[in-house]
Amino acid sequence: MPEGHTVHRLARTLETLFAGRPLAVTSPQGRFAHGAALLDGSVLVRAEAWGKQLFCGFASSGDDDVARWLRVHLGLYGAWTFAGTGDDVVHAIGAPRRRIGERDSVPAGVAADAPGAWEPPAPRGAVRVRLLADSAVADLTGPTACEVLTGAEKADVEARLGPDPIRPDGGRGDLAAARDAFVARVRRSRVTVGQQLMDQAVVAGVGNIYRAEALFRARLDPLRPGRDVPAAVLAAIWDDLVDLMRDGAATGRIVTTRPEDRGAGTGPAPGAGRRRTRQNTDDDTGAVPADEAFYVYHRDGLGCRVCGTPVAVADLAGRNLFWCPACQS
DNA sequence: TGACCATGTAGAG
DNA sequence: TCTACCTGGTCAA
Repeated sequence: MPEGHTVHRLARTLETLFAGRPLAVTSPQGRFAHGAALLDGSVLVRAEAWGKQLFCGFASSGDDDVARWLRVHLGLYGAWTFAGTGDDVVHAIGAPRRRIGERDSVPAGVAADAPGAWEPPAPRGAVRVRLLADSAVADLTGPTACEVLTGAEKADVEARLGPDPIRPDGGRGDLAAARDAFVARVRRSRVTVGQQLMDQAVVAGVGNIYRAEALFRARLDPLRPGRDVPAAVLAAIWDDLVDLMRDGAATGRIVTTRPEDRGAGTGPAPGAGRRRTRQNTDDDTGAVPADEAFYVYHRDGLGCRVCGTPVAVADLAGRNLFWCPACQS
């Protein structure tokens, strides 16, 4: 269940593991058999992300020009899991998944991932796509979208996306232009700013967590019409998203709370943990405990970390919206 | 065992 | 605004 930071991380991981060599591409589940056949044996040239869209560029063997793009959108449930030799291949990215081949118990005398004897583990679950190289394998399950595109078709997809705070140029040439585009787009409409932040044509890569947290950090009422939000407030939200989401892409975790707002007094109250946010964490660095990472997301009924008012939740366009009615009014 | 849930999107009406 | 769809983890019965 990824937001944009997860997809950027995925692109990096896929490049690290697979770029520059021919891959065996299969569809163990069968639902992507045709697309897999188109890509099988070609070379992954690069992988990139724009918002929540992942693009993997493939070239014919011995060629550097991308001939076909694999477009993947994980949706709510999609995930990649990885296995192989080497230090890079220890995690799953996306919805919570056990690693490929992970077992409840390892047979005695069998060393996991023993160098020199690596065999790809059997696909686990409904694997739409498997990418296999000499020493690494990646399995994709549950994507909302998985298709092979031409360069022109990829451009069409990108043309419908708003600026992406994680891309170095924001997807608009430079970050200042990207910020301007975001501000102008939000102020063009009377649709609530809470809804617009989830619109991938307004800003690409923001999901329910970054929406709730960015609005709280700006102390902005999610139900305020976009056209009524001052440009300076929107510009500050963009800048904040750049910081938060790039940090998320670097660490694999979303942490939005400032140190002074964590810990005793405002922290987990009754009911905390009844609904854990199953954030993908690679291997946890132990930096910020999961129940202190957010201001409002999944904290409905708990006291606001800043003012103590119970955090509210409501349905907005079919998604749960979390906010502090006192701080954000 | 089965209902419910989730960081999402697309298409119909 | 609604429904369908993709999957698997969690929890109640």
